[in-house]
Amino acid sequence: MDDRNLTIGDIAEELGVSKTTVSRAISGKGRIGEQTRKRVLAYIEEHHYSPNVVAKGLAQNKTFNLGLVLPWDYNIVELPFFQNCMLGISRAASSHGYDVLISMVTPEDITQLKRAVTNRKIDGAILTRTLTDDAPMKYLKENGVPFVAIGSTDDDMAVQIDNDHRSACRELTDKLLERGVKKIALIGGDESYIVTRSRLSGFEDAFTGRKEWNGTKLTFLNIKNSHEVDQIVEKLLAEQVECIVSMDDFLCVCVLNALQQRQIAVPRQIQVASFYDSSMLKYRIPSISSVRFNVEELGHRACELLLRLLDEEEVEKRTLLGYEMCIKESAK
Amino acid sequence: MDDRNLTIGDIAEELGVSKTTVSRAISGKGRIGEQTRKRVLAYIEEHHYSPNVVAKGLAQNKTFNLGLVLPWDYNIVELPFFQNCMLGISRAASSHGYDVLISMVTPEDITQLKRAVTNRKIDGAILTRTLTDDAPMKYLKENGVPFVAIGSTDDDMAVQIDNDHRSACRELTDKLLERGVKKIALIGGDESYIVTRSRLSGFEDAFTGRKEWNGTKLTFLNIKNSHEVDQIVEKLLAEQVECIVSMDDFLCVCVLNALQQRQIAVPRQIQVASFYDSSMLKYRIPSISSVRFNVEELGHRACELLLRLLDEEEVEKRTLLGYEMCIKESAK
DNA sequence: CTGAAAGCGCTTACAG
DNA sequence: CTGAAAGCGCTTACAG
Repeated sequence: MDDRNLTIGDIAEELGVSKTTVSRAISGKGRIGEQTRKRVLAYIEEHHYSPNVVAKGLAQNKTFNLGLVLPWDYNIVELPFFQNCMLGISRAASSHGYDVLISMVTPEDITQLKRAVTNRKIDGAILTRTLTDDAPMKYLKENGVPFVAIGSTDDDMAVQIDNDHRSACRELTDKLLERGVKKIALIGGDESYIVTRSRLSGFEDAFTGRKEWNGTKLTFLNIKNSHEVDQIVEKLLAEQVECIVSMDDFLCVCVLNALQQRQIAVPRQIQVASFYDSSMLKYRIPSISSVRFNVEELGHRACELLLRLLDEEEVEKRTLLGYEMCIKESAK
Repeated sequence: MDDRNLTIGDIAEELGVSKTTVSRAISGKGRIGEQTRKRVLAYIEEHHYSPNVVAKGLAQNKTFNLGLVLPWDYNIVELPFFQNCMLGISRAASSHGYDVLISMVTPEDITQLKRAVTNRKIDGAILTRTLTDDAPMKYLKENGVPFVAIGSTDDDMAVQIDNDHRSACRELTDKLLERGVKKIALIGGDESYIVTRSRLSGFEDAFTGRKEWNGTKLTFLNIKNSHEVDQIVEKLLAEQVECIVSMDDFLCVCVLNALQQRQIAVPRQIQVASFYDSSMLKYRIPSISSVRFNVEELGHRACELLLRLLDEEEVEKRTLLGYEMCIKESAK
């Protein structure tokens, strides 16, 4: 209960050994007699001693904290992606004796991250999104802070981990084309998100393999709001498009609303698919065909990469994780 | 750039003063000559010195970290509530020189929180949800860790802050009754969430004031999944209920789906309202009438309460924040 | 195998 | 107004 203030010195005194010895018993480093080690450990166990990690950190020039960089611009905070990611990271960190400190940033304002770094509160960082020309990434590099990026980046020196969005989108598109879709449209968001580009590439990959395919494909990027989606849907209906693929759930919901307002039935009159599967779509009827990623796993793996980096291990620069195709009612 | 390793000792030596003096110039505590203070501050400014907060913390027996306790049981992690809350907390903490460390817990497993406490990584904590018989709360109390609870609790000694769910729900229900609804149903989730109880009370408050009201009200609590909602909706339709009020967005989505499947039009054939307004409902058509809370503000205020608590200030035990009624198309 | 001592980068009585 | 010294709770060469 109040053993919380027990120190290594108290234990040393109580046991008639030196602090050095106690420290060694705990850390397991350095030579120490089997007997003494056991005695110390027994005492510690009995009195619920637990070391002051901050003091340990000061001595070792470490903090045992990992910085988690989260974006909060526009509505992005609300995406379940970040929470699931955080869960994976937090669990991995925990199991290695690390804690997670958060820094919320926008492309324009990375002061929280800067504070964490200049205050020496973190040993390394995890970025949960990558932009082309990423401010947090740049800052971390300049200041020599080890980090791993969730998402992809052109920077070959950065350790990065991501789901294979490109393949995922190729496969999803492939599925649709196989079913004989002849007119297909893609709607996507901000092009400065690298994930947008990857998904676009995957979409296009699906066509490059099919010389015989003679349909129509339409692409709309940088879509910002539901109003824009609405106008696009209007256009697509006029063109008798058979399937609308959205790059994320927000866009997909907008598409579904636009269709619902016009009383267009899914999938009977038009098919719909999404490249991401979150709670926004989860309980929709009809259920929406999409690609699913194990985000918690992604966070977990990212964290372990960072931990290995901190241990000065050699680490693969690029990791690609899989995905799961979820073909449901809205398009099959 | 690499001024990051500058210490108070370096500065003292460079300026020919003692470390004590430098420390005083920085902290502003203790008597110090105006001249020397300026000299030190100028040097610091020029060389971008920033103190090692960990060392400072060790000396002062503080960490300048706040623990943020987040639940991750069932699908709760995905609720945007927690992210918005986190944003508010993080910004408030930041502006006071504190950082936020996360602990993810379930009612059964609070090891992450325990670690943060026994490792002395945090000065205090913020709970982002309250349960009846709350394990994290109990733990924090037993260990003398200052905390504030977002949400309400019976424990009168705990500092708590919450939106006024009860009034909000009374007002929403009132609005509906005023419009002449004669058959109204309430659907709610887990009763061990205190917020569920508050909302229920508010719902019932709306009736206690109306002796003349002679309609029917139905209540369903502890609803766990969409299947259960579906069955209830079936029942409610048979009873010709005029309005279904859901205690949260997840339930509301379930209700909407159940209605959509049966081709029942909202609001023409039945009205629908929700007690919470998140991204799950945001882009729905028809737009859903609900109560809206400023969650970022809630987090912000919670954090400032905790900070005042850490400064040993007297703090109001209970703070109730307002809400906003959003009457839209689904019920008016 | 064990310990005295210096050190991590700060703060803070205490003395002058 | 300023500084020498002890202290926060640990680690780690160095010496024995």
